[in-house]
This record gives sequence, structure tokens and C-alpha cells, in this order.
Amino acid sequence: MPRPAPSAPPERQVDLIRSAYRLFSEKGVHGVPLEEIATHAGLSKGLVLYYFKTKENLVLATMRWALDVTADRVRKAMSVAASPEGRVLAMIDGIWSGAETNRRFYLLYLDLAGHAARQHQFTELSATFRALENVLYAEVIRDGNAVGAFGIEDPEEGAVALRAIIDGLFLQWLQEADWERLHPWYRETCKRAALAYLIRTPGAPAA
Amino acid sequence: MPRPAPSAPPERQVDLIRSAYRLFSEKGVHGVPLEEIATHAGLSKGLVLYYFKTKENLVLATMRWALDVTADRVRKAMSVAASPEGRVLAMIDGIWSGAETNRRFYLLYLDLAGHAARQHQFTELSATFRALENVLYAEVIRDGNAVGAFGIEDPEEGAVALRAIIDGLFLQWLQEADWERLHPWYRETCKRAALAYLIRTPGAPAA
DNA sequence: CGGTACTGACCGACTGGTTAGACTATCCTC
DNA sequence: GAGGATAGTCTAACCAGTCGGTCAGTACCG
Repeated sequence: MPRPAPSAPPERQVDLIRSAYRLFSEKGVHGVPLEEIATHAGLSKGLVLYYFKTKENLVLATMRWALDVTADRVRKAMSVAASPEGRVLAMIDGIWSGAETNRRFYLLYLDLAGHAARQHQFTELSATFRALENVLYAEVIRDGNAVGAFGIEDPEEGAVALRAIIDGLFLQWLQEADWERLHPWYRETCKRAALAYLIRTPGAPAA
Repeated sequence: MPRPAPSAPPERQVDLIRSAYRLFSEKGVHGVPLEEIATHAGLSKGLVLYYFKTKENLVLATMRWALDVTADRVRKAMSVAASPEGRVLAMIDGIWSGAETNRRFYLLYLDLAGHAARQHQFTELSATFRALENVLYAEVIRDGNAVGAFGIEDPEEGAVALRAIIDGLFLQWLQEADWERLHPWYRETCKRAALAYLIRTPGAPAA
């Protein structure tokens, strides 16, 4: 078969990463042989190793890519709204963007968390990502505090807690048999829980 | 080598499960061959298959066992305290019982969640466990509501949210490089976040 | 003797990684 | 501008180690 076109090499790498992303999230990192990824991208297995040298490198690259894309999407979603409550709601809407997308990302994210707890290569990756996200969350909380909408004493801690609400709901949602139908419910529950946590009535105990 | 003693077969199965539990949580389900589990328990690989027929069965049994043990521990921790706030705090103390234990359990739980999203055998298992836990949480919330301490409109939803806070914090904690030292901080953050979420009624008398 | 617990050797499938080499494009040289 | 060296891309075949699972057979107990 003749070469179809002399396309730039980075393009092929992204093809592979995209295929890897889809397959990893469907079957788990350990459930996908390199050959399947290559075939899915219309290439040969040898090429995967040619570009990424090892499977671990490919996994790392794939996760980095997925994290980047997702972080971007969330960032954009947040930048729209005006009021603190509005920003939080917009953020959550942006995060819970769609059942398919969310499922794909969070299933891979679970794998990442597992790897991060065991291999320092992945630890760094996940730490970087979490730090980045938490800065955003903390900022939203600080803004809300400044306007008097929120009553969170420690915005950094609040960011961690807010993240926990989101991640924790995703974790439960993933395990639902009919996750597709339940997606909106979890999204709205996420909003209610987030606001319930952030908007504290004055005089409520803080510690 | 002679048989050491005619111990009852169930004992050996539990030995294997315990070995499996430890190794699975350390290296992940896919990272542990059957032979390693058997050797760790001082037995031969053949016996693992003899008792559990397939690796998947062993994984299933191990998770079921870990879930049972953990659920029991939490249940006991909850039953002690008196006031609603006290019960929540006791519950969280019981859940965040120790860095090692927590890490072992939640790493396996992550694997379970991943499997649950892809294989219906595991879906059922995780669903059963979550349903059980959520009933407990909802009860605590209902009690707190009744006394006027909490102001959660829908206790079922509140249970899901409370669980999200706990799970979400564990998920982040697992990924910390120095998880051992940070364990107390996450535990206390968990308490603060849980109470901040639960207690939000303006002007309600605190029992 | 019959059933249960248990082992060790073996097998077949899978899969990450290696390698030799084919094809293409570019650029250098005469 | 023909020819050839060189580098980059890509493939097919192969290799070696691993691992779940099978099986024949042993030791022990009642």
C-alpha cells in the first residue's frame, strides 16, 4: 500500500494519542494492547514504539493530553458568568458537559489516580493537574468571599473540598449502571451540594 | 513436604483473600499474578484456581471481603456518638482510621470503580455496597434534620453528597506524594467540609 | 476405597519490545 | 538535472517473557 500523504509527524502522534485515549477509557490501560491502538489509528504497532519508545510513555502522553484538553474546557466555561454563584454554576455545567465525554475522561482519570499512587512519574503529572485546577477553584471562592456571597475561611481548603464534591460525585456516577440517564441528576446534585457548601449562613460554626 | 495440619478449607480461602487484598492494593489487580498471591500465602498457584476457579472470581471475592470489613468498621464507629454532629464526626474519624489502612482500601476501591464501570459483575457489587452505605448516611442526616441540627431537604441526596465529600477527599489524598503526613489534614478537612455542608439552616436551634 | 486438599509441570495465548529493511523526501554533488 | 547518499517514516516478522488456566498425580483423612 502506498503512503497516502506525507503528513507531518506530530499529526500521527496525535492520531495515536486520540486512539489511545478512546481505547484506554473504554477498556482500561491494561486492557488495550499496543497493536489495537495502532490498528485503530490505521497504523502499525511498530510505529507506536517508534514514536513513544515504551507503552508507559504513550500512557503518560495520553493522560497529559486529556488533562490539557479538559482543563482548557473547564477554564473556558468558567470565564463566562458574572456573579460568584453564576461562576460556580457555569463551572459545574462546563465540567458536567456530557455523559459520554465525562465518562471517557473520568475513567481514564481513575486509572491515572491509581498509577499516581504507585509510580512517581504519574504522581507528578496528577499533582501538576490538581494544583492547576485548585488555583482556579480557590480564585472563584476568593471572589465569592470578597463580594460576601461565600463564607469560606480558607479558600485553598475550600478548593480542595469543592473539588472533592465534584470528583466524589463523578466517582459515584461512573459506577451507576444507567449512567447515561442519571447524568443530569448528578450534575444538578453537584450544583446544589457545591452551593450548599459554599454559601454559609452567617453565624454558622466554621471550625 | 507433609501437610502441616488438616485445617478447614475456608481458612485457606481467607488466607488467599487476605494475601490478594494486600497485593492488589499495593500493585493493582493487573499487576499481581496468581502465583505471587499463592506464594505470599505459602501455597501453590494451583490451589488458587482450585478454590476460585478463575482470577476474576478471586478479585470479586477479595473486593467483597474488603467491602464487608470496611463497612463493618464504619458502622461500629458511627454507633457510639450521641448528637448528630458527634455522629458525623465519629463516623468520619472511623472512616479516616489510619493512613495505611485507608490507602490499602481506597486503592482497591479505585480498581473496583474502574471494573464496575466496565463489567456488570462488578457493577452489582459496587452498587450493593454504595446502597448500603448511603442508607447509613441518610439515616444520620435524617436524625440531624429531626433534631434541627441539619437542614438537608432530601436526605438521600444529602447522603450522596456527603459520600462525595469523603470519597473525593480520599481520591485527592491518594494522589499526594506524602500521603502519610497529610492524612490528619485531610481527615480534619473532611470534617469541616461535611459539617459546612450539613449545617446550613439559618436560625435553627442547635441541639 | 473414595473424596478432598494440594502440588508441580506443562501449555497456549498474549503482548511489549526489537530489528531488518522498504519506501519517500530532501539535499548535495558533479 | 541526473544520481546518490542520508535521514525520517513506517511495516512485517520475529522474539522472549509472562500468566491464566489445565491436568495428572500425590498425600491425607474417614
